[in-house]
Amino acid sequence: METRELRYFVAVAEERHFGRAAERLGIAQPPLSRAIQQLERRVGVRLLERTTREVDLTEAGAVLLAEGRAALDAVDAAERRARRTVDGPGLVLVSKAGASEELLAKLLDAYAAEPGAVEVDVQLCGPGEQERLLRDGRADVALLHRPFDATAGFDTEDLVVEGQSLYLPAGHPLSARPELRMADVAGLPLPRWPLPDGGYPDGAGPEVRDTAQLRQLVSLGRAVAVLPDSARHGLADDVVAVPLVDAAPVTTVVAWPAHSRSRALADLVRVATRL
Amino acid sequence: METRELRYFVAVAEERHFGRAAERLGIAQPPLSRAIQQLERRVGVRLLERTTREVDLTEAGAVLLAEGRAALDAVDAAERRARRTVDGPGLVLVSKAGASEELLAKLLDAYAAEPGAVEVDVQLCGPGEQERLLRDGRADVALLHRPFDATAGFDTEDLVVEGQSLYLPAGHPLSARPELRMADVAGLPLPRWPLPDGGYPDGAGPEVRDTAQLRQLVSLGRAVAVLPDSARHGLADDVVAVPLVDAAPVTTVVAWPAHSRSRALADLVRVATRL
DNA sequence: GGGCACCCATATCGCCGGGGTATCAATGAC
DNA sequence: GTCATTGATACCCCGGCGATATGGGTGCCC
Repeated sequence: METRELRYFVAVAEERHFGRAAERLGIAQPPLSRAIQQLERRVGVRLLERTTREVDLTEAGAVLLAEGRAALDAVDAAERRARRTVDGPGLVLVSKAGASEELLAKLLDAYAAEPGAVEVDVQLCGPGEQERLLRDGRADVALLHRPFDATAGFDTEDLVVEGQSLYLPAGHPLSARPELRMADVAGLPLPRWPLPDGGYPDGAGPEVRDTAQLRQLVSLGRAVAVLPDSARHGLADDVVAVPLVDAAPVTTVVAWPAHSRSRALADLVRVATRL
Repeated sequence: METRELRYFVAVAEERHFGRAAERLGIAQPPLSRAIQQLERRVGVRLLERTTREVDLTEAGAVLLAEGRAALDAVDAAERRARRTVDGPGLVLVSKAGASEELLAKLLDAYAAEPGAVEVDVQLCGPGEQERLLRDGRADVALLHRPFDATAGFDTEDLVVEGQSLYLPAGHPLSARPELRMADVAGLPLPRWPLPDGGYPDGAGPEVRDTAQLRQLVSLGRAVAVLPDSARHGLADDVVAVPLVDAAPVTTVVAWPAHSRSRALADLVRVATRL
């Protein structure tokens, strides 16, 4: 199976429409129809159920969509990482914007002092995006937060375990309490983070894309946030953090693709675990 | 990058010889040379250092070899798993030949009794091969033994933790002892298992490919073996198991590709954890 | 219910690119 | 110096990919 065929199939499977998929791929619709037919003939399985009005995935098609996305990511990762060995930074580290700031700074300082340290590029992104970057080779290593981020398929080392706090605007009624429980949070306007497809879940709170934006919304009194205790570092005094004594603990982990064998990555992970 | 290009590159990188690689690929040498040049031009990186006498990998080439193998496995897995949804068994489970026999039997029985259970194909293979089968889609789920088998990149659930015993021929001097320590094993003829490349490590013991063969070698007095306690089930009386009280505990885990979302697999794993 | 819009499939053509053979060029062995 | 080895180059051919034009089936609307 060629990656071209796989890309074509994934496009049709996602769009559920040959015309739109062809447009997205920058080709005409007839060759796309033919390519999918050839793919079905070669694999020996019907992948799409077409009527004249709609396109649906068969069971085999659903499997090929899921596995094919992972395979295309792996191919992209191979190309990106090979290219980066010559003209890019030695390592690309990705973390959520605004999260683990203090830990990240300590890690970068400690690694830079290591003999043989390579240049480390830091990417900040929205929640849930780190996984994608790690899979398709745009990043080599990530800081993730269990249990919020998916660590499936990566090697990980635990770095820090901490509790969570509720972050409120300074004048909020709850901000004077020495501690809170999850029950106190019920009904408050919790922010809604983007789903993997770019949409947002339903709910009352504001839509938010990164932690800097969230901080502003909290200080404006438009939202409250449940975040790890360490997020209080560098907080302006118009936002107050109150410990949530019964919130699930958050583990900050360093994660990397399981098959990685680079010396630089191994050094960085070793430094991280010794912080 | 097309899988064809990647396959060509991996062949040359592994053979370190354009002629042999071309032969292995079933094409002539000139188009292979040209394909590699095109790949280097497209990726924008020199992948191979050629002299007229030998071919060597550049740093970028080494990265592309490692990542490319993983990517090709992922593509193969996509095709195999899609094809299997229609004409193959619902699940393929792989375990080491002769290992976890009792647990495996219990698991298969319990899962078969589950409502909505699909057909489960059982593959037995040599140590270390399960990982490959899981990666390239020939298997969906595996029984592995930590810390011996690599679980990197898979989701796992622990099933059983057990100690290890030394397995000896019935007449062996140590066979009468009620328990042993690792120090007692030093100098005994431990079997040598195949390496991933098919060769064997150096050493005194006999070369062995599976547990049935090992059992025979032990009963013939040609080898002794350190195996999990549960291997004593179904043992003939010409082999004796003596507990090794200071051996590292072995955890039998069920492992599957992290991105798997199939209902059948989820059921099987759930049944396994409840055994 | 007839016309219409929508959407995937088929037919046909042109061209790019991958594969083959013949050959060259560089280098190390003797 | 000669020869064997090995990757690169030159050149040709054909299959396959993409484009355009068109067909055919189906739901919708007046």
